[in-house]
Amino acid sequence: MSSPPAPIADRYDPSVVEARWYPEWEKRGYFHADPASPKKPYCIVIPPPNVTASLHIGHALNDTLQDILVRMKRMDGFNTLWVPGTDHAGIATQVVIERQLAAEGKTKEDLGREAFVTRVWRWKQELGGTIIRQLKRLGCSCDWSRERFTMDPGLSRAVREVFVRLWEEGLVYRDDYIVNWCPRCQTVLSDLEVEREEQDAEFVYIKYGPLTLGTVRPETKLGDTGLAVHPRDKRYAQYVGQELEIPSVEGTIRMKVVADEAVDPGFGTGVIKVTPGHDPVDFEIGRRHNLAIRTVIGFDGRMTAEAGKYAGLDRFECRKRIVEDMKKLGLIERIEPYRHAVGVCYRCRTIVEPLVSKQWYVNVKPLAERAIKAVREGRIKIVPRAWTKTYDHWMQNIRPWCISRQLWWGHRIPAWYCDADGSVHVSRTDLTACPRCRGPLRQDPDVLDTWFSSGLWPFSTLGWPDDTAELKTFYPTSVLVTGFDILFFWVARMAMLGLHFMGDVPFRDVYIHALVRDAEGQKMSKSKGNVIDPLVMMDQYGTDAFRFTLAALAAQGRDIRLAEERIEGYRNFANKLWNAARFVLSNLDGYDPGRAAKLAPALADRWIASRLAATITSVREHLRRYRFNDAASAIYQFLWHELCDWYLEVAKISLYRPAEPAERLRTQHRLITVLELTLRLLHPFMPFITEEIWQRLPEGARRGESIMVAPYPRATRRQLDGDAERAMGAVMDVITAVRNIRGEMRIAPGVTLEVTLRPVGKQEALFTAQAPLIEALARGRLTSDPRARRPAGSALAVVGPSEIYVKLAGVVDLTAERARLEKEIKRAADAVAFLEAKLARPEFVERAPAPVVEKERQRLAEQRQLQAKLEGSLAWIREEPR
RNA sequence: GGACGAUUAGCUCAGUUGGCAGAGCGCUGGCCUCACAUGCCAGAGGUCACUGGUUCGAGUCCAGUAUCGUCCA
Repeated sequence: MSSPPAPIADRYDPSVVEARWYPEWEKRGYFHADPASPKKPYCIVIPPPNVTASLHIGHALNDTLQDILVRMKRMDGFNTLWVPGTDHAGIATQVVIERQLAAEGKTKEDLGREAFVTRVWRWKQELGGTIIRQLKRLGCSCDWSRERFTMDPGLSRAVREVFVRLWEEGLVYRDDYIVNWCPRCQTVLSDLEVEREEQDAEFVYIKYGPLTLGTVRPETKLGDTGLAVHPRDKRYAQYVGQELEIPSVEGTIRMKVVADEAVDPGFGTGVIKVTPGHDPVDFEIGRRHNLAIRTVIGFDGRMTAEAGKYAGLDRFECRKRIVEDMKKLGLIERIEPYRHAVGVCYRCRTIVEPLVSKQWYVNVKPLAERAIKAVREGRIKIVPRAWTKTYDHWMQNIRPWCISRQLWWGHRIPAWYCDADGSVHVSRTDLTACPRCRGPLRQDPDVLDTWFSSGLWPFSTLGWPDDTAELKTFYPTSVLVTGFDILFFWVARMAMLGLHFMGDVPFRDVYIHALVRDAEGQKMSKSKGNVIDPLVMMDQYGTDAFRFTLAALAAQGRDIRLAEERIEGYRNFANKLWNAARFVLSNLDGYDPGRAAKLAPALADRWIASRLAATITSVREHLRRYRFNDAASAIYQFLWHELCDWYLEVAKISLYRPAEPAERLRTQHRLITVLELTLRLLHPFMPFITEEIWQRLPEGARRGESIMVAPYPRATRRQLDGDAERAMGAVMDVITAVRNIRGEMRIAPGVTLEVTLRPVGKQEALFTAQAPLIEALARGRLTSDPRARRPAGSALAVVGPSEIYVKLAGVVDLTAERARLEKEIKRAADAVAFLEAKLARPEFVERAPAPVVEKERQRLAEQRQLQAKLEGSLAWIREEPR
């Protein structure tokens, strides 16, 4: 792997680097996990993207965060497994293929079920899994040898096993119930698959004999089998239990009035019509009061024969006609505009029709109890905690889960019906004849909800129902990383099914990240045209920059606003690193690691080492708490503003003009050591550039064959050097103070300033020792003397107890210095006033903790001193001759 | 209707245990200083949405109000 180090370009070009390293890592088997390894396990299962999907920004965020965790843990010595895979996505995939067929002028019925399914498989083989290639582009270090698909034989076996066991336990059952039906997709939807959309509608007040009631769905009146009022509603108490004669569009009908708690007496007139066949609430009321079910709208969304003269009409067309007819008959009291949320299909936005039909259900209530307990007892930890409440609330109010779907693509329900004796058989193996009467069998035509199979993902991917080494080693998995949009769809179901079938939680932590929106806070969608395509971003700015952006924006809030400028900013960061490395690598001639390690460090060396140790500690802590943005900015801050802005500048002095040869060697050593550690620290975030640079480091400066498998940096308290940080801080303050004077006075950077220091106490030795450093970075000629007199025509700055004079005579007009001083004086005076007021209050002095009071006293003394010095300076300048 | 969240610099957002309000971008001024102009140096910019309360002390805790957003019904 030792390609000769080509001359290093002054701009980082990600394209070459990214293309080189991924295949190399894969080839060397770094992604592969061994269940027999003695190391501690760390496992993540990927939230499987739809097999039809291509990488969008949400995936990119989700998978970047997982890769950061996995890479970090792998480096940190864990036996790390990231299981990748895809989901068969029942409706979505079927829709894709149906569209293809439509383009050929065919329907799936033309092909027949078997040919259709074959075609889907063929499509999956050829085109599905685009997203898998894209994940590799993103740098994801998944164990591809363990890639899974929810329709794989193994996972299908798990699905069947779970279905059969739940059936045997009485938790899976068939029931006639009101369901959400999509007339376009021709399938039932679970409650979660129905979304709400605000729409303008008409609230129609209809005369029902002596009563009046309001409805937004007049067409369902044909299916009414009762009227209901609230039991304590005095206005209507006299009608309860009566059967009323009601003139209607169908002639005179008779209808019973029932009293039910579900009626809101404050809504409309307080009377509702009960349509058990077409409304979930009415269905429940109907059950409680034994009302008949009349289905007047069919699966095609048209009125059925039950609708009499309206039969065959589209449901919305029928609504208009009925209102017209009722108007003619004088049955409409009034019509009000009304805005409400209607249920629509999450796939095609068609308005869902509640319909009664026979479907398969899972009674999830008993499973939910254990899943609630697991979170309450902390066996599953949800991060951020705020989501725990949402999870809990949903789980508490969980309803039976409708799992059958009228699709062809998916896991076929393993239930067979015998028409001869009417028996139902649920079986692990395919049945051909009725076990009871040997008669012919018919398999249930429906398939299972896709989430039924993804709910098993954490254990089905590891080989369940077999007792595999993978399950033993990696279950429960360590963390699940996902968006809150599938907290109920997926996370809750995995928790329930994992606890039920594995007897343990499926994951110890759940990290819920934000949704990515555009810069205006809009949800990205193709129709709005505001999508940021991750692949375009990676091409344009580099994968590392893109990944770092996502990590840096992943604060634990609710959404992320992504603007392209941010990515550009982090591309610059990658370039900064590249150039810092270029600087280090091009100054290594004569470097001898063995000899260098023995040299005692200078102040700046100790300072940067201490800062690095602090950074390492904080990055580790932030990652442990899934605070990706804080981890990213800690590295950013260190690398750019401490390493590059300060240490590299200091290093130039020792490299270019060493006072003695050892100084150069010592600096080379520190540069290479700090760079190497920083690369490792950054690797999980920016895998490509860090590997590229790391590989270019000289042999002795790195250990191992790849940064991917080098240890993740670790720091101890002992490596923190408070003395060095304080001393270096004072030196930096001096430099900044001189630069500030230069800037405010508009003195050109090329001009060398005459700087006189009057140090106090320990600062004398410090400033003397660091004089070359101060001179170089402040660009001045330094005189340091505790008894120094202020030179004529000079500006003043104060660092701690010491004073700094910068000679301005002949350089600049002193009026500028006057203005500068006035500004500084105001600042100091404000602080003094604030602190004096604070310390003057006896409550503060008496009740605040002593150290806090002491600190404030000290601050006041400092500010007073500063103010006095600045004022003295101003007076002094006034007396100066112009 | 219920629940949750947000409101901090021009913009996008951090701010952990209550103790000197931060970052990135943008802006202003000066610099092509031998790693980097995808750069360097310096600077300006804040009534922490509002009203009360608790506290010696509130961006942070409590109550309410307003606006926006999300989820559930």
